[in-house]
Amino acid sequence: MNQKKRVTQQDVANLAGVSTAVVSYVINDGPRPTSDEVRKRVLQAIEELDYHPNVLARGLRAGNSNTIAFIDHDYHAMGVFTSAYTAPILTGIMEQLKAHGYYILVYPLVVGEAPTNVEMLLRSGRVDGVFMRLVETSPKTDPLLELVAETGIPCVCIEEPGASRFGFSAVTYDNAGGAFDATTYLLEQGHRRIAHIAGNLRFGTARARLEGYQRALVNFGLPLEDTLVSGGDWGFSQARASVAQFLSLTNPPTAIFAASDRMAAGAIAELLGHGYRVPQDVAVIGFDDIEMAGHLTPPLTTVHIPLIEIGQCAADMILERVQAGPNNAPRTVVLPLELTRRGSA
Amino acid sequence: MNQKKRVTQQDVANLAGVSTAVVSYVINDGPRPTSDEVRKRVLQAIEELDYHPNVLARGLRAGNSNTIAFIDHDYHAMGVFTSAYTAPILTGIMEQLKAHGYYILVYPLVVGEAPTNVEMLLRSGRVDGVFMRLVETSPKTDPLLELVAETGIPCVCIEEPGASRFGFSAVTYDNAGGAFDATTYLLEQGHRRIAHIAGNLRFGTARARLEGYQRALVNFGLPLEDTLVSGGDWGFSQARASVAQFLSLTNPPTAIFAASDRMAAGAIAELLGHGYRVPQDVAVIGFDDIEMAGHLTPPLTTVHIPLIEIGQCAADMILERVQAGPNNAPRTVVLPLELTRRGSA
DNA sequence: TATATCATTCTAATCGATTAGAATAATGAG
DNA sequence: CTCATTATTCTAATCGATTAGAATGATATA
Repeated sequence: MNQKKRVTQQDVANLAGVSTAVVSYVINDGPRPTSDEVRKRVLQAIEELDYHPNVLARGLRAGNSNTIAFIDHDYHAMGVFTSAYTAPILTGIMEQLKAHGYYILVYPLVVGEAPTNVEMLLRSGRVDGVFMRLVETSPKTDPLLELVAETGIPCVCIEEPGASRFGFSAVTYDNAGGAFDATTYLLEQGHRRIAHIAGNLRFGTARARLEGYQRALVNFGLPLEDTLVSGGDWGFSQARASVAQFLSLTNPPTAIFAASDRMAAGAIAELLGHGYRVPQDVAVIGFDDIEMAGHLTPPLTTVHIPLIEIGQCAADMILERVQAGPNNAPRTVVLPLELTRRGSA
Repeated sequence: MNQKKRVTQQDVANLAGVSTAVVSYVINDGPRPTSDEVRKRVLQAIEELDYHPNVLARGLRAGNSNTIAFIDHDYHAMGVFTSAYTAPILTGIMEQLKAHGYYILVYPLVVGEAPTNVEMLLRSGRVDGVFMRLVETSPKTDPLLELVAETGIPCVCIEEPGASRFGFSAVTYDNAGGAFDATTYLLEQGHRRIAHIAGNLRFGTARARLEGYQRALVNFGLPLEDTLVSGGDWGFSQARASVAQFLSLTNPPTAIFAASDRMAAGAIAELLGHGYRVPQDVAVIGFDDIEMAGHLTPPLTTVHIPLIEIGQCAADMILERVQAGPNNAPRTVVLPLELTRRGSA
C-alpha cells in the first residue's frame, strides 16, 4: 500500500523524450556518447522521478551481482566470542568495497551445515566472489574449499594461508612471528623459564603461535620443556587450570605467554588468586589485543592483530580477483604483527 | 578460465526433452501439475547438470530478491566494541532466515554516510526488507528512518522502540525493567546508598537504564541524589573517574550499578585500586553480560541481554512484514531481561 | 463413436536494463 | 549543392526464469 510503483528506465525515457538506450548511455557514461542537451534532459528526468536502476535486471544482463559473500566459520562451535573478530574485519572490508559499489552478504555457517546450501548460494548468481573465513583446519573445511574451486568463483581466504593450494588468494597474519616477538621480549627482560598456554591445536593459528614460542626459545639457546606448555583449548577456565599446574612445578615459570587474551586474562586471574603479583612475580603476555585487553588489571601486554587492515586487504584482493585480467595472479599477503606493550610484562 | 559455463533452465529442458515451463513447474512444485514420469526426468536432468536457478532472473520476474539488509549504526563513532553485539544478533537472524531461503546483506554505516547511498541500496531492488539498528538517538537517524518509510520497504527496528512512530515493527528489550531489577536486588541486599554510572544519554538505552535505577529507589522510598549519578559516556576510563568521585564523597555509596559491563569493569578496577573489596566493601552490578563478564575478578553480576533471541525475533518479524497480508500489522516486542547473579554483588 | 472434461505440456510475453545493428541527423569535403 | 563521414539516437535482441493462454493428449460421458 505504501509501496509506490517502481520507476523504470522506460519512465525516465518517456519523460525525457528519448529511448531507454540513451538513458542507459547517460547513466553508464557509455558505451556511446550522448549530446549535452539530451544528457541534461535525462539527468533531470532521473532526478525528478527519483529513478534508481534495478540491479537485478542489470545483473541478469551483465552476469554479475556486485555482491560478495562472506562465509564465516561456525560461531556456535567455537563460542560466540570469536565473532567479535568478525565485526572489525567486516568493517574493514566494507570501507573498501563501498567505494566500488559492492555489497556484502554474510553467511555464517552453522553446525552440520549442508554443503549443498553453500553450493546453492555460490551457483545461484547471487554473488560475484567470496571471502572464506574458516579458521579451523578440519576435515569439514576442505570440501567447502573444493566446492568453491569447482564453481570457479573468485575467492579470498581470510586467516587461512593453507587455502592457497586451491589457487585462492589469502590474507593472513604472522602468528609465528608475533609469538616469536612476544617470547623474545620476555627473554630480553631476563626471563628464562617461560611457559606457554596454547590454543586449540586444531587451529592453524594455535599451532603457529606455539611454534613461534618454541623458535624463540631455541633461538636463545634454551631447551624446550614439555611441562611448560599446556592448554589445548581456547578457554578461560582451561587457562586457569594450566596456570595452577605451572605453579605446582618445583621450578615454576617466571613468565607466561598465552595464545589468546582470553587465556591471558584467565592466567592473571589464577595468578592473583594464588597471591602472585603481575608482572612483578610472573609476567604475562597475551595475543589478539581484544577490546578488554587494555582494561585488565594490570593492562595486558599483547600481540595486536590488525583486524580492520585485514578486512581492507581482503577487500582489495577480492576486487583484484573479480575484476581480474589474466595477468592478475592470486597472491597471499601475510601481515606483520606488533607487540603492544602495556603493564603485564 | 575455470569458469564453467552457466547451466540454464533451457539446458535442463533440452536434456529432459520438455519445455522450460515444465522445468519451472517441477522446481517450484507448481503452479501447474506435472506427470510423475516427466517430473522424474526433469529432476534427473537437474541432478545430472547440477543446475541451480539464477536468482537474478527469478527475482527480476518475481519482483523480489530474498535478501534482507542489515543496516547497522556506525561502529567507528561509538568504538568498535559495540560491534561485538552485532555478531550474536546476526547469528540469531540467520538461524531463522536460512530456513526460509533468505539471505542477509550487511551494511554498516560510516561517519557521515550519505543518505543517498542508503537510498540507492533500498531502491535498487536488491533487498526485500531491512533491519535498522541505529541505537543512538540523534538528528542523523530520523532522516534515515524517514527514507525507509518513503520507500515503503518492510522494516524492523532493532533496539529502537521509538521507531514505531514510522509504522515499523520493532524488537527491543526492557532496559528500564532490567535496571529496576538490578537496583532492587541491591536494595534487597540491604544497600541504601547506591550509585549509578550512566551511559551516554544520547542513547535511549542509557536513558532507560537511568530511569529504571531511579524508579527502583523511589519505589523503595529513597531520595534521588545527584551526586550518586555520574558517567555520561560508555567509557572504561570515565567509569573509573566516576568511581573516584563517588569515593571522595563524605558518605560514599556501598553499591554501584553501572549501565554497562565495560563500565562495571572500570568501576571494579578503580575500587580495587583504592583498596576496597568487591563485593564486601562495595557491591557492583553491570549490564549486558558480555563474554568477559563471568571472567572478571570477581565474576560480574549483571543484567543479561539475550542477543541471539533478539535476532531470532527480528527475523520472524521481518518475515511477517515481507510476506505480509494486510491483516499483518506492525508490532513491537519488548523482551524481558534477567539478572545473572555472580560474585560481584 | 462423438463430445465434453480434465490433465499436461508448449508457446510466448514478461520482468528491467544493456548494447549491437540500423536509422537518422549533423558536419565536412569537393 | 551532393556525397561521404561522423555523431547521435532508435529498434529490438538478450540475459534466465515465471506463468497466463493456447494446444495437445487422455479419460469420461452420453
